[in-house]
Amino acid sequence: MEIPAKYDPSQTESKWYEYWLNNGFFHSEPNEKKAYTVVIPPPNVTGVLHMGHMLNNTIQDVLVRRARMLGKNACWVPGTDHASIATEAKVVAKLKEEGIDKSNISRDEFLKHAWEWKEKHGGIILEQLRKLGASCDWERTSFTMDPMLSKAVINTFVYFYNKGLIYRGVRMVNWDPEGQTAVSDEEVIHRDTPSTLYYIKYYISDNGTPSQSYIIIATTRPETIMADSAVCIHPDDERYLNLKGKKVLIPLINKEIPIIEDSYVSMDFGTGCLKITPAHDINDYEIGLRHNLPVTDILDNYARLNENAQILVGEDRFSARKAIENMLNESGYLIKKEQYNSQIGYSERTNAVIEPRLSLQWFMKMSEIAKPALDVVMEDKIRLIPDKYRNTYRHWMESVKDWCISRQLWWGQQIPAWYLPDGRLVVAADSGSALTLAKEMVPQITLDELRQDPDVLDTWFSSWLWPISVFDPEKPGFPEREANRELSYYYPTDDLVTAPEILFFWVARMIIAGNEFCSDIPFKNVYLTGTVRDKLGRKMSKSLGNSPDPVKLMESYGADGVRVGMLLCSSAGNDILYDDSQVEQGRNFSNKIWNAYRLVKGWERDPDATIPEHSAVAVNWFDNLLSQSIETINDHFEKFRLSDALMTLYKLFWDDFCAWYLELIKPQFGKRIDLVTYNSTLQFFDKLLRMLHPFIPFITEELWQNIYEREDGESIMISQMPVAASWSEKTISSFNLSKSAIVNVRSIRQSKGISPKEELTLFVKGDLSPDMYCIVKRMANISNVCDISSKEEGMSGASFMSETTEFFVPLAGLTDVNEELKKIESELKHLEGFLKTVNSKLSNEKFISSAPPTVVENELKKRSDAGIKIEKLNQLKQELKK
RNA sequence: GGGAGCAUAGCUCAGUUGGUUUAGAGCAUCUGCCUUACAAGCAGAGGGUCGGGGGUUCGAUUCCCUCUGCUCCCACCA
Repeated sequence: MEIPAKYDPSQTESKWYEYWLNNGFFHSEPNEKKAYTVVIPPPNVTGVLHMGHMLNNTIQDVLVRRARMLGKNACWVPGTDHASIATEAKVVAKLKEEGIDKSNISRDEFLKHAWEWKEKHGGIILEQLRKLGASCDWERTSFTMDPMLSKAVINTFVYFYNKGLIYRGVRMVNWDPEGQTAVSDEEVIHRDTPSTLYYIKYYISDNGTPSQSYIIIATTRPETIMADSAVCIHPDDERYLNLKGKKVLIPLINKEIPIIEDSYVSMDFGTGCLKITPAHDINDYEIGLRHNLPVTDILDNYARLNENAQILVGEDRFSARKAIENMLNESGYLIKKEQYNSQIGYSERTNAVIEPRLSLQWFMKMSEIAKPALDVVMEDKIRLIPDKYRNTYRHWMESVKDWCISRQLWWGQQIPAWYLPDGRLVVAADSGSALTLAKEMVPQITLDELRQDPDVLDTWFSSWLWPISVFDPEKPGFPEREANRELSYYYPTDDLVTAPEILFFWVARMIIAGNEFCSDIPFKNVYLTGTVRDKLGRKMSKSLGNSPDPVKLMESYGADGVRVGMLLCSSAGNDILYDDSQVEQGRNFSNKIWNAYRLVKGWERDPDATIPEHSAVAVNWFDNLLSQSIETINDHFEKFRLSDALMTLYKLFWDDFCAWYLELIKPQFGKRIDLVTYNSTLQFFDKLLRMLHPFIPFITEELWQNIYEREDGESIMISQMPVAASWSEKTISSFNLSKSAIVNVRSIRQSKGISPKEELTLFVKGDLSPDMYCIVKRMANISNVCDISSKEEGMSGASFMSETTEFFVPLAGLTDVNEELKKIESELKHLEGFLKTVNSKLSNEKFISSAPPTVVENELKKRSDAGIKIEKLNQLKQELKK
């Protein structure tokens, strides 16, 4: 069989993905096996794959594939999120391009467009995940606005409303003028933004006309002065004592407003004199409440000045700010301007500057319901990985505020509240039940007279049900109802892999929902991935153009290569600084595996040959090492140290298997291999492939299918993960000593310019087990390993020590005695320093008495070892000096 | 403004309740090799007073304090 020297992933990846799909390996049904469940953090339905998804889903796939191979019934549920704001914004933009204005079409028409858009663009991301190798159960693909899932959302709303946890009220909310909707506190991102502090004169009112005297206020928002309800000073501010009880006039519109006192004002900021604009600032709103101030809202939905402003009506808030500045300046009200950096809130979705705005919204009471969700994390029933997020989680859960759940959008689940003509409302799962409820209030009312609340629910109000509703959409809203078969089998899910940014948005709320409806946690472990950044540590973003296209990346390096590249440098919770060299390393690893396979499969077998001694030793060593490594890897997985698990495998395969094992058993040129060695090697290879499979699914399948004859329908992905047998520490350490001897001999060759082809003799004194001689001979091209006692006096050559074993390589005429002495001297110096620190410990009585016995023992061993070495080195030195 | 975290080799990071041969890995670097699996490779080597300072301890990369420098989260002093 001709196998090309370079592995070409494009030849194998799609082939095997098809094969897996066709055989239904990804699909899970409840059965007698233990379930292992993961629900995907549903990406935005209109999203495209970015590097963050790659990392996140690679991790999930590794966990899922491994669980499957460990004999569990693994189920990874994929799906997408309707992402109301983001999707609606995209649809609005698309309609605009077609010349359609959202405000000119009906809700139904708009939704039709939105669904069309979803059908066309939704799920691209899921297609891309297939390229990555994601072993999702595609038959279970869900969407947060699937009819059943939407029903679950509605039922949940009704349930919490009836429980008294959902209420409607006028509150100050974060208004996104671009998205035309309220957003939750969590969706507001505060950024340090350079702005200007304007100092403006407010004249003291003399019965409605300006007097000579004035005060100066400082504001960053001069365009809102028309909405001022008061000017506020600190009650203790001595500068303004004479102003108490007076009134001032708003510049330009000459509206009279009172001067009030409130200790909220800081005397040392600005002028100590604050304008109060209850409609457009949350603090001002609260002060307004305390002082019973009227609220004047001068902005419309688009954050343009409205009639209440009296001037500049229709102007956008930012252009109005400019205009007002000019007007104030021209009429002498503007005293000065100052550059000032302030924290401005931006909408996470649209990046518009958030406008604090008073409006009527739906809210969910959180504090009570959050308590149990805090407890399960504090009690470690749910593990956060890494656990540094426990603190953050607690902090948030303890200071949780009510959740604004209504959005002034059309794309999403419409709030199931119906208004009677008299303004009263009923909440019910559908219009029929709503009518029934309404009739209890107004018996002769008809459905036509009821008007449903036009708002939709926050997207997170649907995704918090995700781990429940993908299995049993009937359950949310009905905690008393028994879970269906699927839910009781798959729930609680096992691991959730997600980003720390949505710990509260999503994770915390899923815990709340899980507790409420299933009286159980929704998952056991939450693995929080870091952010993928570029080499310079910058977040990857479209505007910076620093994000590679994941699909192209997979095309050039193979999905396997990309997966390895991403995982090698990503410990949980740590950001990963992405660089092409990482996926290159991943690709190289695939190639290494490929070539190891070429080597092994190219050997001709000799059925009559017996196993050579060195092969027998190698097989035994590698067998032990394999078991040891399995244990190490299991341990890494237990701690969710995926990159360590992968690195262990990487070294096991590359260094131990290829560089040592295969080099050892490789038949000499023109020779054939014996069957025992050959078969052992294939078995090792098979095991290694299985261990590697969760990380690099494609190439491992390709080779696994070839290594032995396989039936159709067999696959590495449903094979068993190798388990550790008992292994001997001694076998491994004894081999390590011979390795060390070999490396030393090679190093001597390199430094002395001796060809690897030239045979050398090696003298040994110490612990090198005789059965390792054949290893050393073969790997270091040694003709004879002799006991050092047979060494001739005064023989010239190079010596070295490994652990406490002394080695000597005779090199006639090739050694410089002084150089050798120098080497020994420096080694001695090092050892003596070492011995000194060990001795200082051992001579310290407090150490002996207070350190644990094992530590003391170890120090004693260190001392004796160092002593042996020093003695041997001194002997060598003496000999050389002769 | 409040809180949390990080600082170890050129880079990315391990270092598991303070002791494991006076700090490890991968990558990168350097040297020698086209050795019949692989130059996307092989063999070998160098490289760190564990951010600075102080303290606790028999012993500190590990615990405490402080300084410096980053990062993140929370928080609308206009």
